Amino acid sequence: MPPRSYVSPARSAAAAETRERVIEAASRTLRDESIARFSLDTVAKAAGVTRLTVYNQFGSRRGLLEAVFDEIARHGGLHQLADAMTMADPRAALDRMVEIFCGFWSRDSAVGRLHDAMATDPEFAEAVRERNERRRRGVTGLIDRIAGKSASQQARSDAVDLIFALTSYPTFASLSAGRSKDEVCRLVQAACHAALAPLLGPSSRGTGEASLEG
Amino acid sequence: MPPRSYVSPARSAAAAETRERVIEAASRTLRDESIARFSLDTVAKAAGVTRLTVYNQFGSRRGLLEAVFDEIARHGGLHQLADAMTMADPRAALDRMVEIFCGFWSRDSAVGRLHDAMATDPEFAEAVRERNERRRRGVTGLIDRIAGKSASQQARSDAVDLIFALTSYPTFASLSAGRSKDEVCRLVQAACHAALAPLLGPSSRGTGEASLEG
DNA sequence: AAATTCGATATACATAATGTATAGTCAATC
DNA sequence: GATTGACTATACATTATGTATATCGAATTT
Repeated sequence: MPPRSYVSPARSAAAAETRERVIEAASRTLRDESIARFSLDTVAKAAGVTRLTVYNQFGSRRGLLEAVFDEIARHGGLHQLADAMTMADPRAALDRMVEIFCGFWSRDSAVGRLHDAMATDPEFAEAVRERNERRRRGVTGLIDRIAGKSASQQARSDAVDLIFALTSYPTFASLSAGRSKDEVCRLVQAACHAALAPLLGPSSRGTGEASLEG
Repeated sequence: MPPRSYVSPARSAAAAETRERVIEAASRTLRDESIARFSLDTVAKAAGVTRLTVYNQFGSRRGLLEAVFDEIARHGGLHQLADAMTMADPRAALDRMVEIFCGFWSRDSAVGRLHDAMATDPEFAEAVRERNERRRRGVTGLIDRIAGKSASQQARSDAVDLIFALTSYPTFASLSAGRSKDEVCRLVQAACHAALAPLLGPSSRGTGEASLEG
């Protein structure tokens, strides 16, 4: 006879709660320790569950890291990107986008450790890269709106890739030594403005907007 | 009685040769596999020695990685930096420096894997960071020569840190998707030019040198 | 009320990696 | 010929991920 299966509200609620507890414990561990010392044993103990429970919930270390990443993304303010992209002025939208990502990179120091984890787990790295592709698409869209009709495809790609690199986590982390989040933000915004200059055509050099000054 | 110790030319020569063989095997392994699959077992077998020999020569996994990094640095063309720094025109020196580093980052793909290793080994990361400080000092020296007297300390720091980030390996790797080494080099050079603009004072905007175009 | 299902636990095991310890091998040097 | 030093052989301790099996206990179904 077929087994009778059922869904239990109380069960799923409890499971969801432990899942949250594990993610929270994992985030805390990532914040406190380096990725080298991030073990499922540590996380499980910090969450007050068994290591096997972590496997039940996330399948693997990689699954846990992805869950943490998604949790941070949910609470990191990236939802504001939708509004930013619909702004009338694409340059203002770019500034806003830089601001949103600076806020995202700085909000939870665990994101840095997650980027470290990309080095040792190629599949996790791929997962993070896919999530970053949204940023690249966003930049591409804005560049297409900013670029004049005479701008070559080459110039567009250059601008997109430069701005993508400038708004990446490694760049943010590098510039964060001795700077507040807002200072980094202004610096990156200025660098992005400079990266737009070639899109405007040779005639519009030196209009001020292309300068690095905020 | 004290043990009579001696130095043996033949012995040290043979040891130096096996050391080279291990480093070579480690470089090859780093080129072929991800850092996650970089184990002393693999390297030892590839070099035709025992794992214990690796420990005898390098003390630890970290010691081996540092030896590989130094070996790559020796053959990576960084010695050209000395000449570049003494060029009369500091802007030309900066261009040359970007060129030298693009060559360095692209010469041996093992450098990418070594940067990955920074994530899991904090002490190795510190060692690599110290070696990168030479680049930062070089940039600082050039900026001081380029900056006008009116340039604020803030503006100098901004330019130094931006150029340091632009010439870093992560930026190079990010821009390398779909670009040749030379194309990346020209793009980074242009971005560095743009980063210099604020140093020249507000009056010299739009002189062309500050544009992103090569 | 009894049977069952599901999340979590307990325990054990396989595998791989770093690192340490000890004894042994063999050619180079004294 | 005795000894030294680089390398080997073997073994062991530790830590981590991941898998397998049996069990407990509470929520749900019949």
